[in-house]
Amino acid sequence: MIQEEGHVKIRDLSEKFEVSEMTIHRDLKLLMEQGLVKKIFGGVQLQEVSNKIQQKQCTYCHKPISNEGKLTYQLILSANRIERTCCAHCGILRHKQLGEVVLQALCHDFMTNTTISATTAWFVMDTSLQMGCCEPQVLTFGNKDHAEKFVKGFEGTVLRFEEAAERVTEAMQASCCSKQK
Amino acid sequence: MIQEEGHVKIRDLSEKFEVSEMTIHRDLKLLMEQGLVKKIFGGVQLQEVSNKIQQKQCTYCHKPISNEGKLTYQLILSANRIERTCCAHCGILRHKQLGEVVLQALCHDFMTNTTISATTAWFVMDTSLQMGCCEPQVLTFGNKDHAEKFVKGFEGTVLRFEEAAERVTEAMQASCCSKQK
DNA sequence: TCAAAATATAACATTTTATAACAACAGTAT
DNA sequence: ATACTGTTGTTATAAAATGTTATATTTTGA
Repeated sequence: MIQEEGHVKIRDLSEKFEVSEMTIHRDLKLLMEQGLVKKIFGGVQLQEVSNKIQQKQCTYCHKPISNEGKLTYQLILSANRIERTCCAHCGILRHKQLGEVVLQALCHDFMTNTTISATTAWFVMDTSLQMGCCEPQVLTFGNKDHAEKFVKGFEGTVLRFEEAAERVTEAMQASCCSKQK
Repeated sequence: MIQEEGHVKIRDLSEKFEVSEMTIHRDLKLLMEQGLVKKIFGGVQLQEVSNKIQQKQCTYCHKPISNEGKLTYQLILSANRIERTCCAHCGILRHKQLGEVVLQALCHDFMTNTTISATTAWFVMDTSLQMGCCEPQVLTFGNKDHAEKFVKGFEGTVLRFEEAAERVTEAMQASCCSKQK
């Protein structure tokens, strides 16, 4: 409903789902904390378009994003929203978190800095070259050949989007005391 | 209303939105503080805007935009907003994303650097000349003849705006694992 | 220049919406 | 069965928005 209208009243949601307004408030709070919607007095609306306020922080880890930002990852969402993360590590996690709201994802070829689509990119993990952004590190490449040549020199594994996503998620959920969630 | 007329009376706004004039005054005060409108005795008018804030980053992929910016694409939006992308690739995607908000779109002829309208420009894709900005690359030409001569030497396909938009969107939404959404 | 009319502002009252604290309830593990 | 957990609804209270009235300011026209 919010997606379609751009703005909905708490009362409408309450009637629609046949629950109290209190419940709606509570549920919206979660969406708000995820940064998906914005509560205004009397309703909810989609989070502001970020075209003026240049995002200077990673949406996921909140680290400042450097200006050249070769490592950054951009998420193009519905309703003209754009999010930006410091690197593919945070980008992939946020991407998975948002799910279908993500219309497109952009990243940059590590060698040429060409902007490419993340879903078709090649991801390199476990390499010896440490960029020092996030752990586990994920580098992005526009073509397989480059990624493989890179790995030849700097070691690591070449992965597709889904594989990389799985690896990162797994690594982040691992617990210190080996008992998985 | 203010946008369209350039000048509106408080009373009209009050009747239009079915609230008291006091509320209109209060709400306009906020717009005024944001510098969007100017209150005059008996009404509001649009505030003149200075587009001094030159964007130095691509609105879409956030890559820094070089100063000569031969490849850049400009979107002229309502309410005197201007957005700038690094190249036609991002420009077209952002253009489609914003939809009707875009009043005009500018780009440059690849050979002469002449500023031209994007909607009437000729777009060249799949050429052998790699500028290294974004993938899939899109070059812009002011006239069909030039585009075709370019293609004769450097290969590629000459497209109109809509065709190019479709091609780029498709490429960006493609998934790595061949199962389309 | 001045008074009358029109419009704006300030202060307060009223209404609407949000939040916090608590109680009721269902499901789950012990 | 019992204690625990998490969700929901209810109530009271707080916060925000809106409307009303009285007063100030600006404009208009003689």
